[in-house]
Amino acid sequence: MKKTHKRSDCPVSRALDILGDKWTLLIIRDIVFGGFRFYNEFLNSGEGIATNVLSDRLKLLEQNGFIESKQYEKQRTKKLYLLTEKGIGLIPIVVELLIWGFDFDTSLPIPEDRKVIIARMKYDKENLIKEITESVRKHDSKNFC
Amino acid sequence: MKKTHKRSDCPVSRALDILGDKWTLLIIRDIVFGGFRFYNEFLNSGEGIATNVLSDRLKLLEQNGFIESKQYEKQRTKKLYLLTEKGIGLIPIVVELLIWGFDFDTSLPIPEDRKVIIARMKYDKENLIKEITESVRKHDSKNFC
DNA sequence: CCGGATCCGTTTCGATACTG
DNA sequence: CAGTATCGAAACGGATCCGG
Repeated sequence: MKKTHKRSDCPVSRALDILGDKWTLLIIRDIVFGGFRFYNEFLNSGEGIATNVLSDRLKLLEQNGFIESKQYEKQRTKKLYLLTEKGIGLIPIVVELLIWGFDFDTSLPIPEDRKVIIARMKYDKENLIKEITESVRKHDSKNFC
Repeated sequence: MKKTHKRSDCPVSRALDILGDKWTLLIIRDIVFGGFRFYNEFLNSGEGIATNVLSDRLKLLEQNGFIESKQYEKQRTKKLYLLTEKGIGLIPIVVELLIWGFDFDTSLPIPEDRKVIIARMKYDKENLIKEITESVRKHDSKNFC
């Protein structure tokens, strides 16, 4: 499913072995900032991920302890995907990616309704991360993005 | 050289189109925290990157404005690879990756000589990032890692 | 319907050997 | 020293199928 490649002992290397692809961090972002919890939500996030790739990544994230999956009580055919504490630890990385993107990818205008949250990312980062983290822990995402 | 895949307009998506692989952010890390500037240094960083992959990634990083290459005056057969301002903007992301790695990859002991810098990453992050950034701008890397 | 699994043609990656 | 060339392996993406 994933390539096995000899790696240095640096934690960053090993982290990138799992996170270092085009999809994995987008899934994390969608959980954190989109409040996504279902397979279908990720699939229709607008990124155009294929079903098999999504399936792969969710499995890989679960195997590596970033997310956990549960039956959805209200609809037994559905599964909930939730961040673990390990996965919640990725929130600062995602926030930095977002900040970087809005700072350096100036080819697109920033939607009005995002400007507030982007400003907070930059000028009140620590508190924002705490808020988001608490929100994700309680599974009552406020759809920050 | 790189796959072209339809992407959403989100800056994070587009950033991950370039940064989202196992090698690119390691190269950035090596520039920032290792003070690396030459092809050979990246090649022998201990990560085991292949020559063509390194070549590809350096080219890609340059094409996308993250690094620039210059002739090395003291040895004309050598090339210097330096971060641009856009690349310097990635430093917070790399720092967060490092922090995450040391927090959540507990399978390896943290070397004594890194504990100080890791502590600073967590408790004096903003100032540390400023110091590193200035250091990288002046090309007198202090080998923070 | 929902969450995948499987197959398959195409693209990309990467290890090694080789070159200017 | 700094890369190319080659070529098999892996990953991708789309379509389709399947079990609940």
